Amino acid sequence: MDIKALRYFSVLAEELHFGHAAKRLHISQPPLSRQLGKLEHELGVKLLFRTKRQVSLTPAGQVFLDEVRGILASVNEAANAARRAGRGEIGRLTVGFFIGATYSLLPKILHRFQTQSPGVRLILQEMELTQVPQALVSGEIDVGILRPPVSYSTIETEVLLREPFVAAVPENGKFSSKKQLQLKELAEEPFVMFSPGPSVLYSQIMSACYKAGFRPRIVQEARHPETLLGLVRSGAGIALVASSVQMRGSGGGVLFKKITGPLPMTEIAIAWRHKNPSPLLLSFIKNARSAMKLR
Amino acid sequence: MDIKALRYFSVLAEELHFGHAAKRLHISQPPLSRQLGKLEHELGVKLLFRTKRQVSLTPAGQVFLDEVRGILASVNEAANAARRAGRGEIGRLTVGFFIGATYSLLPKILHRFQTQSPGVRLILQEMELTQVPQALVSGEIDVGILRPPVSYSTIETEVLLREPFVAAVPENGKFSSKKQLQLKELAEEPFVMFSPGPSVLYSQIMSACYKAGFRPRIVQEARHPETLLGLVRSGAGIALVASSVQMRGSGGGVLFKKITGPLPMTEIAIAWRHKNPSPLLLSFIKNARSAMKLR
DNA sequence: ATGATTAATACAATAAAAGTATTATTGATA
DNA sequence: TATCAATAATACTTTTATTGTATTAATCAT
Repeated sequence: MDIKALRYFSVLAEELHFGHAAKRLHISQPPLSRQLGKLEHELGVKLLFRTKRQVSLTPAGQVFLDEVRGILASVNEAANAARRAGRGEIGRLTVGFFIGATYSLLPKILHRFQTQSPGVRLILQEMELTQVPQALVSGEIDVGILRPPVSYSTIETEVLLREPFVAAVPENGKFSSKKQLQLKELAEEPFVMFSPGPSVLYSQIMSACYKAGFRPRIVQEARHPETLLGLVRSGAGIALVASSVQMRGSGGGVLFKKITGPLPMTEIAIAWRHKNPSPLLLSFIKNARSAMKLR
Repeated sequence: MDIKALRYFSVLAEELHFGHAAKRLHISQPPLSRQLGKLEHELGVKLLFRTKRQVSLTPAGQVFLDEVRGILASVNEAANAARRAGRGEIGRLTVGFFIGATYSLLPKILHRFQTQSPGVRLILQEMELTQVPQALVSGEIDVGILRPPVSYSTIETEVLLREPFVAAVPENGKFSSKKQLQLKELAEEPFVMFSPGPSVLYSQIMSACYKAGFRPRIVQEARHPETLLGLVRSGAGIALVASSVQMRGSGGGVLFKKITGPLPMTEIAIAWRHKNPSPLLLSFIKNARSAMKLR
């Protein structure tokens, strides 16, 4: 059975006249007769009563017509859906991200993307920073938000955000009145610090301190910035955190102080499998790029 | 776009291998490549990534595949629905009938038909006996239940039921103790009678009485048997009604007496437009015929 | 590097569809 | 009642589309 034949039948059922229907279909009348005959033969059912003088739908034809209209509509829809998917306008994309991305970057990107591509279903998965590249390689996620570097050659990354560290100090501590600090002022302070394993921040902060001429005294470690802030609030020590953490405010008890002088920036990047990027993925990357270019 | 191409794509999406898919489709590999290429060209979207080494669905292909599976299923369903409609197994049939058919004949026919053809939607319309043939001719109903004769040449009828008249007498009247009556015993009785217009029963009863040697004294007329029975109950007179009216019992107050001797039977027939009977109609007629043959 | 695998391409053969001309049937009209 | 006009079906030819066979080109594994 051929969609063309279904179209012929559909038009014929509207016109109930072979000549007129043929004209509408831009073919001559005999092929129409033959195609309908073939269709009926294939179905084993007469779809149209036809005398030489008038044509009308049989009950079977009426039933078939209802179905055929649905099918023809579906065919158009299927084609359109495929085209839209081809342009990345619909589909589903799984995004894996580490906790640090939730402070400022992710909300901006997601909001913009959902506004621009409402047909796309985004699936969000928070995970440890180190797991993001693995999840990408395994195909568990389609796009990752992480801190570089990434050691897989099949993964491409692009930095979206470059942010300085700030010092998080207790509200009533000795630094509370200062507007800004020099890094070496913190040399004698007890540090609460990201765990060395999952986050690159550990090594970035350590090397920054070395350059400032001291080796920080680490009194406690934590994996999540929220936990670090909690420790600072409780007076366990001071912490260096990425600037965007300020966004969350963390509910008071902690002050953030800008650090003067040379201090490495930390980066957040978007990452994806280099091979065969889908249009949707490309559209997401582009969106992320321009969302972050805004400031 | 061709259903054949959709089938090709669907199989190809399952196999993800042109050679294997072609084998399953009983064609060679090149036509498959070309058909897919054509389909993609038509859609303007790549449906499959294909290197020389591996084939996989693009996001657009995934979306299209979901749609195509639905379409292929619909096509099969449409074909089956048309075939079933062709055999009269599904569809809709409008039945017009006069009140007298509701006592015994219609319930039997309908019950049997609904059991046998559960896919058919029956639409029932009660109407005056005289309107049934008109409704048939106008196409308002597809099949009628009526009392012959019918004067339209385009209408065919077939008698389903032949039933005698019985006398309906008041419960406490002078005939209440009798088992049966002779028609001429009723010669002096007041009659309540069907109206001459809509029902053939009037003339049938009148001519029966003439043959029995009297002209009935009609004290009241009514169009519906229920009304006649009400009049009998109230003592207005006696009535002759079709035997099947007994089925309704009519809630007491009335006794039915068999009438001995020659008495015309009255008939109920099924009627339909002679031209182009649908399979459903034929199936309904056949059903009615055998439902009434049972007794 | 070499060979096996596999999708695409070239070209010929086959099949299907469409077009033109004609026929047969049926209402309408004179 | 005969004739005409309308119209779906059929016959036959031409055109178009599809398939098959043979071959090519690219890629992965050894």
